[in-house]
Amino acid sequence: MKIENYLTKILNDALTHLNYGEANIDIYLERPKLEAHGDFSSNVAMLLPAFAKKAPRKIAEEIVEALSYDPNIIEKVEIAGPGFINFFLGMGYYQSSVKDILDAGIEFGNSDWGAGRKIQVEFVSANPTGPLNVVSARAAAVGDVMVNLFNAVGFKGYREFYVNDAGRQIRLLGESVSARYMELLDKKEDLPEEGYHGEYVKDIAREIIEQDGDKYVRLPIGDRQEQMGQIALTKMLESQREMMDLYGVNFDNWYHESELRKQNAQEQVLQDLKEKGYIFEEEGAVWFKSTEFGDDKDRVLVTQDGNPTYFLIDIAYHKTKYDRGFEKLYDLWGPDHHGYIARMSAAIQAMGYPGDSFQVEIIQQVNLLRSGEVIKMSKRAGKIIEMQEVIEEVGVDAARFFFVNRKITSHLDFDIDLAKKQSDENPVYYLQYAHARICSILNFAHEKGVDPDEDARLDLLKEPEEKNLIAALLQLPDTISKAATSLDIHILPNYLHDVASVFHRFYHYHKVVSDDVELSKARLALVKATQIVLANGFGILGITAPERM
RNA sequence: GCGCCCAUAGCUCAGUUGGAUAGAGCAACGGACUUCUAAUCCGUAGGUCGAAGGUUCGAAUCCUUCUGGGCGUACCA
Repeated sequence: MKIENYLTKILNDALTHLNYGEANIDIYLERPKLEAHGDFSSNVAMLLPAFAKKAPRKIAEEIVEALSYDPNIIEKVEIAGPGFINFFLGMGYYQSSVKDILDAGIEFGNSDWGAGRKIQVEFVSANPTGPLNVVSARAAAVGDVMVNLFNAVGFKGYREFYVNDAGRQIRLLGESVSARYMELLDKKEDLPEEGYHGEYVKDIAREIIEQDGDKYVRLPIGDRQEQMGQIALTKMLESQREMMDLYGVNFDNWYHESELRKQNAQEQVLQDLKEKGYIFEEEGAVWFKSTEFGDDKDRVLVTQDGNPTYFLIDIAYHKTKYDRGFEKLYDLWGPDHHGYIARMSAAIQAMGYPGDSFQVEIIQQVNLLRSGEVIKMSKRAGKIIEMQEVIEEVGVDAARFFFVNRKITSHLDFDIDLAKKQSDENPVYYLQYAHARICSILNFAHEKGVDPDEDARLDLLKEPEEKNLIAALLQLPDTISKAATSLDIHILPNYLHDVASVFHRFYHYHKVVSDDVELSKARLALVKATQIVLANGFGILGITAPERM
């Protein structure tokens, strides 16, 4: 039985025994910040004065008097402050937990709460019209970790990248590349006003010349632009895939907008919404009554000149997600899209899907810092720091760690100098060092002929640093479930930092491998359990667990 | 104007249904290697939780107003 359940049960029994059961108090157990306040604390006595017509401390005394428990599990119970009941767990509980962790192994921390339900996270989905930027890097790390977390709590999580490979922007890309292509061949062709001006456009044009020479010059301009658009698209997509691969994010699916258009998927959506009465025409355009579902204003689905809007295609896209059997959809969008949430959510509901089956998380912006200064970026001037530059400079582990180590709703200051520092100023190494240290200990012990084994005398673990370490390890399952359900993914790296910290302290005060073989084995078991927790956590974060540093 | 995000130590940030003396890391200062990795550990210092009200036994946390910063408010994608 989980220790929290045990404590809740004995408290409930005591309340019943004292005839306080009818007050219907929800038992809430808290982990006190101070060690002097025990391992768990309950405030039940402070919730009862109105019902019992007694002072909270008096009630606490009654409850403690009425408690009946196993002294191996609970060492002592104290009343403190205004009426807190503090539980101090016995060492026996902690000792046996080490074996539980070793037995669970790579499964430790996981649960089957999600019951195998299919959920999807769509993220990055950057336009294939330019290199990935830093916000994409943040979104990629966050989305990847989210899916890992969902899988850890028993869902079947899918990663999807939506590829906007159709429509106006691809046309503009083709026109831009074509113009640069001609320019490089000393011919004249205007770069469209709203086209793409970045250096990478020239690079693509150059590559095309290297591959195919000047054969496109002879084509009519329209054909050339069209073909250049497709070539550029293929190249951009390829580089995005390589980038994600390098970054360790493996999408289960890259869904192409062009597929939707080929199938005329938007027609079905229009038909469906029309039948449900959410469509009207005005000034030659087709509108969706999104205001009926809380949007600020109604939205256009088909423009005056008869083209489907991006929004309409996007609705059709989201419909396919439900058609493909996903029960819950998460979209990770950039901060510039939050105005878009209300209309998409309205569309989901209009199509008859539950409003809470669709959830958008806004991944807030990233400020890149170098030498303590925010790097100003301007799309127009083509001064964008690309994801690739950052990854190459600071490395995958550091980048991913920095991106998930913060609340996703908060703006993120990414200090490039700090992230690439291979020193104690860099928090990534603090965690990884703990793991490397563990590997080193296990190797050392192995050379001495001592290995952790099944029959380690765990009852020899009695030191406070050992207790604190075990207590920290035991919080992995809760941390994972909490991170998964609240989407506060940053609590996982925070937690792992705690584990590393408690481990380093334990290491400092106690020799693991000593002449006392029995004690060495017990401590090796504890070290091994720590390794499991760190490695499982690193796995979810997608950072490596180095064996030496 | 309206909407969203943010404001906690010098810096970057935690702070779990409202709980006990608001915590880490870095930076600063002082210590600890004859040892399984000193990329570590220990200690000191550092705070009007942006401001003002309110709710109550109790507020960084909930409510209102205000200030300051970021972003958004397309028949673009």
